[in-house]
Amino acid sequence: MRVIARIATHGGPRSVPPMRLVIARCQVDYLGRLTAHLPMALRLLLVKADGSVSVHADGGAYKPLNWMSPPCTLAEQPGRWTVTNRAGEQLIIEIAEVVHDWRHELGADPGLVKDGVEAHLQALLAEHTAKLGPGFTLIRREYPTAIGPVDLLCRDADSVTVAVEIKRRATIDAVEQLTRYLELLNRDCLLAPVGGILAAQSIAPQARTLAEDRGIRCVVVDYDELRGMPSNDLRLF
Amino acid sequence: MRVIARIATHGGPRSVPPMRLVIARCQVDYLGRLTAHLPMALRLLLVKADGSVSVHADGGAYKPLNWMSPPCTLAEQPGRWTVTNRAGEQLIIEIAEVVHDWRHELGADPGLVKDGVEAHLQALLAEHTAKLGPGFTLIRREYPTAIGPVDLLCRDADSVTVAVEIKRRATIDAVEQLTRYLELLNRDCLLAPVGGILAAQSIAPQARTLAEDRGIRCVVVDYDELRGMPSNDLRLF
DNA sequence: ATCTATATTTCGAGG
DNA sequence: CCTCGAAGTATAGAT
Repeated sequence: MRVIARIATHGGPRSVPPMRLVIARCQVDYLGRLTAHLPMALRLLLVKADGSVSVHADGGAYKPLNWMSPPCTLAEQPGRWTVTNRAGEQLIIEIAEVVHDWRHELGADPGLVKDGVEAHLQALLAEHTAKLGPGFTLIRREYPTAIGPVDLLCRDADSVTVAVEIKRRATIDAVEQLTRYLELLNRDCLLAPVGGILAAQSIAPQARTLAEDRGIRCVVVDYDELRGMPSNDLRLF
Repeated sequence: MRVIARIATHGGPRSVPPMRLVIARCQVDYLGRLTAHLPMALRLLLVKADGSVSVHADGGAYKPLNWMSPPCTLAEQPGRWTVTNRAGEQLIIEIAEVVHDWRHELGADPGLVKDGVEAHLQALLAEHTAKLGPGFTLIRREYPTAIGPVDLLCRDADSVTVAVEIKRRATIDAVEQLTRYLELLNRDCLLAPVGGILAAQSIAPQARTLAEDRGIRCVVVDYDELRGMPSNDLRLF
């Protein structure tokens, strides 16, 4: 299985304070891109080795109520934490009562390995252009244009150029994106006429309607099936 | 100051397990919209009262390495947690060693009060339409159309109707959004011709290019300046 | 339930 | 550093 992304949170030796978990009664104010206020209540304060501070309630899934992302500095006074970043944004935590305060050294994390993101879908489709239509061949991946790269540029059985936009889930935005590419590519006399294909694991109904209205063909791709196919890259000799 | 949003994480009496914090050596696999794998390492496992489970390293800001959002169920076996949601996605946590395992009752959170989000910018611009151009007057906010509400509908000095799309930061998507509105509004013989303005605290270069190419005027708005101006709504008597 | 639009989006890659 | 596009985006509101 192909490794698409590896996220190393940090590596190598370091000498920063380890993860800190505080249960405290606190009120919090964020003064930055917006202002946000949290009335006094019991919450979890999570200070990570990267310097980030997050304020969690016992709900709201993984998202904290309030936070400051690194790089930032934590100034700790009695009853008051002030977290500041380079942009001058502040997270001010007034602490009325500390119930617990632990620190734990976790060490560097080996990182996350993902499989099945859009880039992987693109790689697989580039190897199996026949899934887009019989006789399709690849001109190139990430075909550069003035307004950004086209995911795949292909040639169909009649040697007509076809731009392919790939999404895991296609919405109306993907149709607009492909439309912009097509408009630009069709101004190029050496390429025009250029057809369009929207290829995705799932396509929103309204996206399909808009696409077909604009003469863009929609192709639903089965990721697991693609992954199971032998690669064109295999050299037999 | 206007209260724009209040987020209550949960309220009223409840009888669910309280927040649980586990420091453990674990490996994690997510099998869902994609697959993701975390090799064995020491991490923080956070189980909230809402049922969510998140796996944190000592970095990566507030985002967990892996997680499952509620609603989901946690099946706990010796050395193995299996978290499953309704869609059948799974988060499988193999636990080699538990360093700590605490539970803490936090109680309901009074919730977050925000000020300064896009809705506030819209309210301020509605009160100060002159910032969009001399002689501009407001027809209405959230002008309804078949494909959604237009942020502001105005009349310029020449009594021409102008649709205004407001963003904190405008990208190409905002231009497309406004373009769809304009296309629709210009089919209405009672309104046409309708002009367009993209108003934002910042405008991405490509968004500006595309907007101006389509005859949409771009206006950069200073939120703090607007906030400091006296309101038209003030009644003096 | 589906779709639209917002978000302190966050995050990573590329120029 | 900015710019841009993807994300298990998540989340709330409207239809």
